[in-house]
Order: sequence, then C-alpha cells, then structure tokens
Amino acid sequence: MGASATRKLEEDVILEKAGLSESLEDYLETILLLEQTNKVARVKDIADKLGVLRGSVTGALKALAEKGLINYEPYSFITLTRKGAGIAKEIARRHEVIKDFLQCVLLLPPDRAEENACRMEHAMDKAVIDRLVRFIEYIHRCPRTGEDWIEAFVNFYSKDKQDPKKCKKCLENCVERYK
Amino acid sequence: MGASATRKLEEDVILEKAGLSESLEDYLETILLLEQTNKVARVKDIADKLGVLRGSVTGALKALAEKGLINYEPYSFITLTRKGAGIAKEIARRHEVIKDFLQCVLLLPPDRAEENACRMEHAMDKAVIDRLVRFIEYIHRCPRTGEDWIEAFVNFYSKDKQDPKKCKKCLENCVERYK
DNA sequence: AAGAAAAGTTTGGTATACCAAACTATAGGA
DNA sequence: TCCTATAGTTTGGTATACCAAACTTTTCTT
Repeated sequence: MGASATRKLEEDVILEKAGLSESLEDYLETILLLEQTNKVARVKDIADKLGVLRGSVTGALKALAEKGLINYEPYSFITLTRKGAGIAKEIARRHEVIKDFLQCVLLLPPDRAEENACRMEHAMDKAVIDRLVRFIEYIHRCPRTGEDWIEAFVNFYSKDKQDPKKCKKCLENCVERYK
Repeated sequence: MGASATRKLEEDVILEKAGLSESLEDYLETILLLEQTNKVARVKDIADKLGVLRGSVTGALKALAEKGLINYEPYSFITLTRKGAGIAKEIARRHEVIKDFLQCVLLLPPDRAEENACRMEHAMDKAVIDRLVRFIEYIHRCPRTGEDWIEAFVNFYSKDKQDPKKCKKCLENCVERYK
C-alpha cells in the first residue's frame, strides 16, 4: 500500500472520530460555503447565516481553532485547515445527498427538503449516506425504475389504490423504452 | 366537521408545536416502551435504557411533568398523559419507519439501522415521515419494483456497471410476474 | 487624518443536560 | 419488626451554546 493510500485512510478515521457537536458542524459547513462564495468567511456573515449573534460566533471559532479545524487569529481572516476542510466537505456532501433524496425522490418542496436536510445531516453516518447515494443512482439507472417511475409516485402518494390497467400500460411502456 | 375530527386536528397541532428537545423526546419514547413491556416505567430502567445516571432521569421527569406530558409524583409510578402518549407514539412511529427504510430498503445491517434511526427520528418532521411511509409502500406495491427489485440493489451496490443482458432478463421476469 | 460606522470581542448571565456523590425513601429478607 | 439493599432524589459542579450589552479594533467616509 502506497503512502497516499495510507494517508487517505488516516483522514477517514479522523473524519469518523471528529466527534463534533451539531453546532460546530454547522459553523464548519457555513465557513466552507462562505469561503466558496465570498472567498473569505467573516464573523458577521457566519452569524447571519446561522441566525446567531456575532458574540456567539467568536466563541465557536475559538473552539474550532482549538481542535485544529480553522486558522483563526482575533480580528483577522478565517480559513479552514486541511483537516477542517475535509470535515466541512463531508458535511456539505451529506447535506447535498439528503436534500437531493428528499426533493427529487420523495418529491418534497425545496424549502421543506432544505430544512430537513439541515437537521438530518448531523444524524446520519457515512455508511448511510454512501448507501443513499447508490440507492438514488440505482433508481435512476435501473431500467425498471428511472425518472418516470419517480414521477408516478406523485400519483400513488395522493391515491388510495392503483388502477391495474394503468399499471399494465406503465409496465409495457417501461419495457418498450428499454429496447 | 364533527367534534372528534376537530379534536384530532388540535392534537396534530400540539404534536407539531411540542418543541421538545432531543433529550426529552428520548425520555418520552423510552417511557412508552417500558410501559408497553413492563407495564410501568421505573427511574432505574429509564436510566439503563438511555445510558444515564438515575439523578439525570429525575431532572428530565420534572421537565416532562412540567409540560404536562407525564404524571409524576416523587417515589411513585410514572405514566404518560394523553398528550404525552400521543407525542411518544409519534416519535416511536418515526423510529420504526426510519429503521424499516434503512434496514429493508437501503439494506443496512440491523444494528447500524437502529443507531441511525435513533438519531434521525429527532431530525425529520411529520411530512417527511409520511412521504417515506408512502414511498416504502410504493416500492412494495408498484409492479415495476417490489421485493426482487430491492434485492437486486445489493448487486448494484457492489458493482460498478450493470450487465445489459441481465437487465433485459430481469425486466422480462418482472413483466411475466405481473400477469 | 479624524471621527463615525461597522465588525469583532469580551463579559456576565441563562438554559439544557449531564455526572458524582451524599442523602432519603421504599421494599424485601431474616 | 428491624434493617439492609435497592430505588429514587438532591445538591453542587461541569460543559455546551446561546444572548445582551459593553467594549475594542478596523474600516470607511469625508
């Protein structure tokens, strides 16, 4: 096993064992988003995004710096360390995956999907997210499911029973499309 | 609209607005489970189930009694009030639904499904759970999916690409079964 | 360059949720 | 019945995470 593969493994362990509170995970994710859109993360912007006062942000930044996840000096710019960026990206990925599932598979309205994803991202471990990613792929790639199968869920959701004739037609269309 | 329908609606509002902490939700759910298996919930059993000391339980019970969710007198039995039982059942239902999805759809091992369900139950609102219930039903009832489609996910999960010949056969079997 | 506005920090306080350990009540065995 | 083990409670302490408001630093504006 090469050196880079070894390092990769060590990083995975770090991510799994980070043991950050939900609150600190939110700060880290927000800093990543602000870095990406505004180039730098500022205390005020973090406070606004998270709906807390500026004073609360300062405290959180000290905790993140303590854990070696951000570079922080009072009154100066905030940047993620390598380790911090790794964790932040993992959290952002969870958020994306969950929102995609809620919005594009369960067909929830975007705002509802967003709200729930924000909370769920702290509760689901890597194994679950990895399965979910593959599951969403499976739905899209398996000839038996795909886009139209998801669309038909709207129908199923609002009705009590299915029409066997429609099911037959739907199945025939599905076979036809695969050829 | 009759009186019972009106009352049902009011209860829904109460459940949505309960605004319990994750911790108190856990206590409520545990009390329900203990009531069901042991007839009564005792402080020690709650402490054991939640992995906290007895002293912590007493504090939580006071908070729940304060909110009118349990009947609690020092040194006596603990029972859920109507309102408390309603909330506890809602939480237990979320737990069931999420665990079922993780275990029977995403095919996670039972212990992993359980761990994640315990955390996710506090993060997902009623609308998401309702969609998820219907989605699981949809998978089982739609002729295009069903048990064998879920089983085939194992295959897809561990492989990079699908075999078009197998897909064709799978689709044919699916049509055959529907007749 | 001076001063006001904005950004950031500090301090003191609150609420939640837990533990450790001392204490009190209750229930079962001798 | 006594008395001891178990169950339950209380108290004092810790850690997290927030707010409100006073304070300091930086950055515009003129």
